[in-house]
Amino acid sequence: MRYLKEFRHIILYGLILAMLVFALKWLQWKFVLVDNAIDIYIGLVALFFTILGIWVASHIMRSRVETLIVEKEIIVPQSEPFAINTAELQKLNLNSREYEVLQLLAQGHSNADIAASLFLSISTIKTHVSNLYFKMDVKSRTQAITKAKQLKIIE
Amino acid sequence: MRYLKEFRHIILYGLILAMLVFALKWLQWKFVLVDNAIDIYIGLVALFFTILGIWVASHIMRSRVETLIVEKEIIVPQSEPFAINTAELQKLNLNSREYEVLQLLAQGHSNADIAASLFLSISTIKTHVSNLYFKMDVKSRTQAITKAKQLKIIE
DNA sequence: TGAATTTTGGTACTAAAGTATGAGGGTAAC
DNA sequence: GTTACCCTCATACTTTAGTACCAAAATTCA
Repeated sequence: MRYLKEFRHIILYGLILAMLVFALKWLQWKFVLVDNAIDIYIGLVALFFTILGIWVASHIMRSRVETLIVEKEIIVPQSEPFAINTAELQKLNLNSREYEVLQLLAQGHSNADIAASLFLSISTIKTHVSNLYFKMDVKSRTQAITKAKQLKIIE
Repeated sequence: MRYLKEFRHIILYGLILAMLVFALKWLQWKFVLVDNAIDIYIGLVALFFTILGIWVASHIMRSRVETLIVEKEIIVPQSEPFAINTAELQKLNLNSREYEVLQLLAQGHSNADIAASLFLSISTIKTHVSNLYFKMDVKSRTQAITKAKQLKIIE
C-alpha cells in the first residue's frame, strides 16, 4: 500500500506521457502545413515539459520537506516523594521499638497515648524515650522531633 | 541582496534558455538530413525540459523548510524555597509575640530558653504558649509543632 | 548453652510543661 | 472615655516529661 502511494506520481507521469504520444502526433500532423510551425511546436513541447517537470518535482519534493525540530523546554516541577535518610537512621542505631516510639512522638502524641497505642505501660515508653534522647543526643521531645525532621529519618 | 538570491534560479533559467536557442537551432539543422529525426529531436527536447523543470523545481522547493516545534519536557528538581502559608496563619489570628514564641518552640527550645532569648519571664512565655495552644486547638508543644508544620506556617 | 541485646516494667524523684486566674500598663479604635 | 486587645508578670496548682537505677522476661547470636 505504501509503495503504491509512493509511486503514484511516477505511474501518473507514465500515463500522461503515453497520452502525450498521441497528442504530439496529432499536433505534428496539424502544424505540418503551417510555415515555421516546427519552431512553435518545439516551443510548446519545451514549455509543456518544463511545467510537467516542475509539477512532478514539486509533488516528489513535498514528501522530502526539511523538518527543523526546535526543542521547547518545559519545566516540570518534580515534587520529590520524600525518602527516609537510611544512612542517618542507621547511625543513630535505634532499635525497632525506639523508632516506633519516635514516630508516634513526632506525631504529637503524649507518653500515655503512645503507651496505649502500643499496649505498653507508661514506664516502658519513658524508658524508650529516654534511651532515644540519649542516642539522638537531645534533651526533650521537641528537640527530638526537630532533629528527626532535619535528618529526614521520619516523615 | 535577498531578492538577488531569491531570483538567482530564475535568472539562471533564463540564461540557459538563451543558450538553448542556439543549441536547438544547431540540432535542428543537423538532424534535418536524417529520416525520422524530428521525433528523436522532440523526444530529446521533451526529456531535457522535463529534467530542467525538475531541477528548477527542486531548487525552488529547497527553500521551503517546515519548522516543527517539539515540546520537550525537562524535569527540574525544583527545590521550592518554602512559602509560608499566610492564609492559614491569618486564620489562627496569632499576635506577633505568640507567633514569635511558636517559632522558637518549633526549634526545640524550652520555655526557659524562650524566656531568656526574648528577655521575658517564664510566666509570660507560659501565658503566650497557653494562648497559642488555645488558638491552635492543641494541647501540647509537640502537637503545636506538628500542626504548625502541617499548615506550613513555620519553616 | 551462655552471653549479649532487646523489650518490658517498676519505683522514686526532679524538672518542665501546662492550666487557671488575676492584674497592671500600653495602645488603638469607636 | 470606654472598650478591646496586646503584652507583661505573678501565684498556685496539676499534669506530663524526663532521669536514674533496677530488674525480669524474651530474643538473638555465637
